[in-house]
Amino acid sequence: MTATLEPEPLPDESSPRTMRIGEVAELTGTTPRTIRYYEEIGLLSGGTERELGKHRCYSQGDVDRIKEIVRLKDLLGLSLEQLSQLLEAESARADIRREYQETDDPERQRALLHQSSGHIANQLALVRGRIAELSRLEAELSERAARVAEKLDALSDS
Amino acid sequence: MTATLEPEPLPDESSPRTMRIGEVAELTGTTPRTIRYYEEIGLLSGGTERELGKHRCYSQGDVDRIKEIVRLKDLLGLSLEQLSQLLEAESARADIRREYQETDDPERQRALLHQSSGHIANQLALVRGRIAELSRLEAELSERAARVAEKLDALSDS
DNA sequence: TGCTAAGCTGACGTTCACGTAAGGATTAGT
DNA sequence: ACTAATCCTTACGTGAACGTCAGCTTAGCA
Repeated sequence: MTATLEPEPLPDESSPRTMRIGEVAELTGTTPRTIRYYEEIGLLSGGTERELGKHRCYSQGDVDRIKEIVRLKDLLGLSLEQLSQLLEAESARADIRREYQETDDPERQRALLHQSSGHIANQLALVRGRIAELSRLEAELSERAARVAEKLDALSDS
Repeated sequence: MTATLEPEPLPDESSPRTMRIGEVAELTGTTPRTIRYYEEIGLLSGGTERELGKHRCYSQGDVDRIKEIVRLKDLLGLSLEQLSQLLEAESARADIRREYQETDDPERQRALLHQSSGHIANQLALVRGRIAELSRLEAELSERAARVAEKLDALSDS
């Protein structure tokens, strides 16, 4: 049962960069300003080289990446700078995938995969930590709820 | 197995309001300014009536409440206004507990407990929702990690 | 009673994450 | 080629959540 290479639909590399900023904004639940701002602070690649003044154009992969940024931001409550740190991963990922596709050197491929794995591990650690904290909070709240319910019972019995 | 009334150490009502703002700030990992600000926007009761210009003084219960505010803020990423809404609960809780202690009317007690229960339920719903979202995120990240690991295996086998 | 540390009340400053408006350029459709 | 819609850059505005500074008062102690 050896893993077949690339059975996946190649999510984004293949999709053409044909969307403009307004469309992307709608698809991601943001605004053009927000997308430009993310680019401004280095969270987004900037649509790869583009002559100053011309329109930005995006691919489906870009949309996915923005969605994930928003998600992480909302769920983890990170600042955009912290996200930038964490997603040194994501912004590198596009490049990594591209280089991965293009190189034939297995040693290099291994290195790239290893790097990717590390990035994902970072995110996982953060998410799991957060889940753990929230679980503790939930337990505490549950106990409080139980306490109150108990008292209510006591009142009903009397 | 009827529940005894008030077996708990009566967390705060009994503790004297003897701490000043600096100490409270350290204990809660905040600053005096932050605490004053929270009071300003109505998140904190304001140390109950206090002659203008005199020092604020706090109890251990206040410290606990502030700690919880910070915790909810950080963990859920809520704005202070949202927290204010959610903690209409907490700020009311002190009053509720006091009134609960003082009244002998079982009907009133039942009402107060019921109210308290509702507040806690709100918080629980929020926390659980957040945990669910984060769990989905974790699952997705895990799968990604697995994919990458799989590819690494494939490379090693070759 | 006098000293000093800490606190008090304004009031203005700051950072983040965008919103908004101005004035001009680009692009898709006819 | 023309037009309307969208986009571009630049720049200033905004709300939240405090930081910071000034000038003065209070509280605890010798």
